[in-house]
Amino acid sequence: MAKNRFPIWRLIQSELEAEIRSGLIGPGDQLPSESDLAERFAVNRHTVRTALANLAMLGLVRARRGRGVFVDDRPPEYRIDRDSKWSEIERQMNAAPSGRVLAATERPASAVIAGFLDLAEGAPLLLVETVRGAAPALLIYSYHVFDRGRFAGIDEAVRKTGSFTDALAQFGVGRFFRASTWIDCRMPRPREAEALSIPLDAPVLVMMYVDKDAGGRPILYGNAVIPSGSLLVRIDTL
Amino acid sequence: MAKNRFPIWRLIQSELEAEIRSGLIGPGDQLPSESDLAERFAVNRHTVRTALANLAMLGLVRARRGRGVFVDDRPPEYRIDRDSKWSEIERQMNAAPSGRVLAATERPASAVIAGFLDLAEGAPLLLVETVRGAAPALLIYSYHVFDRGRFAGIDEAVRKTGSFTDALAQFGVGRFFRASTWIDCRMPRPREAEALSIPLDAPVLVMMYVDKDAGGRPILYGNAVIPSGSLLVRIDTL
DNA sequence: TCTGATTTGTTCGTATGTATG
DNA sequence: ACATACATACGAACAAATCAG
Repeated sequence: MAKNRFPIWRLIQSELEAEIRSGLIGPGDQLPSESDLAERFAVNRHTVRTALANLAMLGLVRARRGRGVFVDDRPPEYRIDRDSKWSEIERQMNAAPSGRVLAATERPASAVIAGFLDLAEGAPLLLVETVRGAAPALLIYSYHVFDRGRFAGIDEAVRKTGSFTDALAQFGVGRFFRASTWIDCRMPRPREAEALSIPLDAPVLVMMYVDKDAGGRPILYGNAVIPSGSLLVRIDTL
Repeated sequence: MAKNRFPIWRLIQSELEAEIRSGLIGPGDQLPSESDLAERFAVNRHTVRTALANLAMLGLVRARRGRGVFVDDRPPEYRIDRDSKWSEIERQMNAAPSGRVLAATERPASAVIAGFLDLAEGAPLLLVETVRGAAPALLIYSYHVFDRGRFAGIDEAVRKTGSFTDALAQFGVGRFFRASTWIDCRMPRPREAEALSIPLDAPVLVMMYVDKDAGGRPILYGNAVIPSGSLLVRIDTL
């Protein structure tokens, strides 16, 4: 007998969540009634209700008594292009730079990261961990990796300004651009979950990227950890 | 008292997984010894071993008796550009078209999808669910949404050819291109987990995209559900 | 305005399995 | 072995809001 580690309401939640996040059921659309869903999934209405309550907590739907359950608006989009920066999001949302430095540590460069930053394997790196928020429900946990030889002390500049763009300007980097981006997802680390106010069993989207200056010289390797569903990463390929 | 739903080895696993996936510890690098890790996390060596065993099962590390634990190669990259297609991956991996149609259903278009496909809200859609694999450990679960008026019966063509590119050719669509892509992540639906051979608590990356023909006319709206860590989505912004 | 049907919200009760001590 | 607590799931009933006629 296979033990049923996963409650039924969780499976129902996955089903509905997938349909909503895919857009098959769009903002403003009405979900089938609780009774209909209970019949469709062959469960009690209570079981459907716990699933719906969770979706409401995630901000995906809103229930209105006497009317039904309706799909909420989609999350804001984060467009990936040469000018992708978190500070752009903050500007777009009319939020001030909010970078809070949680830690700044040193470590040697792995071959992968050395390749990204045009450094020798084992070269000393500066790893800066921050939490930033553009809105109450729009937080990211970031790792920024710098060549310590060139950017020693940049963590202090970020502490003061709350912005990497501003901090980099103090190091003579006037403009820089997104060169490459990799996207993956995983479960959060304990401190990420705590800082982002999400449970340990909610997945996170991870955006890894290399920023370069106008001359093509690598500036930083960054990782942005984003709670699932709070931001929709978008790429236009014209 | 906060209830401790998550075992310690799971937290340790998240920590190590994050470092590996980010590239901070790269392919070929050696992890700290089990004893070192046990000390660092202040747990017994057995606890560390369960975490490491799981990482090995995920294909992230490989333990060698008497030598240590080493990071495995990174997953293959899936580059997003105008020519992004699953058939390109298959060609790259020397795999034959392997599309297996699991279901083909009809449903009315939501406002979001109607916008993607230049249709009226409520227009009839054809939703084709498939599983495709380019390698044993490289499966995707796909949803393809078509204008039923234009592409009625395309599910049969996919059943025969195993490829959407080939099936579309039968409908007079010679060439088409990726126009926009959105990326998100979530927990899998039960049938997705089963078809992809992943547990229900492993997150999936979801790639949503609109393909258009050379004239800019929308062809399809697709969703690719990818097991976390099996593929690295990459975007170059030159 | 009234009526009835539909839908969500709330509160009982019952039963079962699992983890804890 | 036993008691307790908790999460899960089902069933019934009713209250409150909404809408169509």
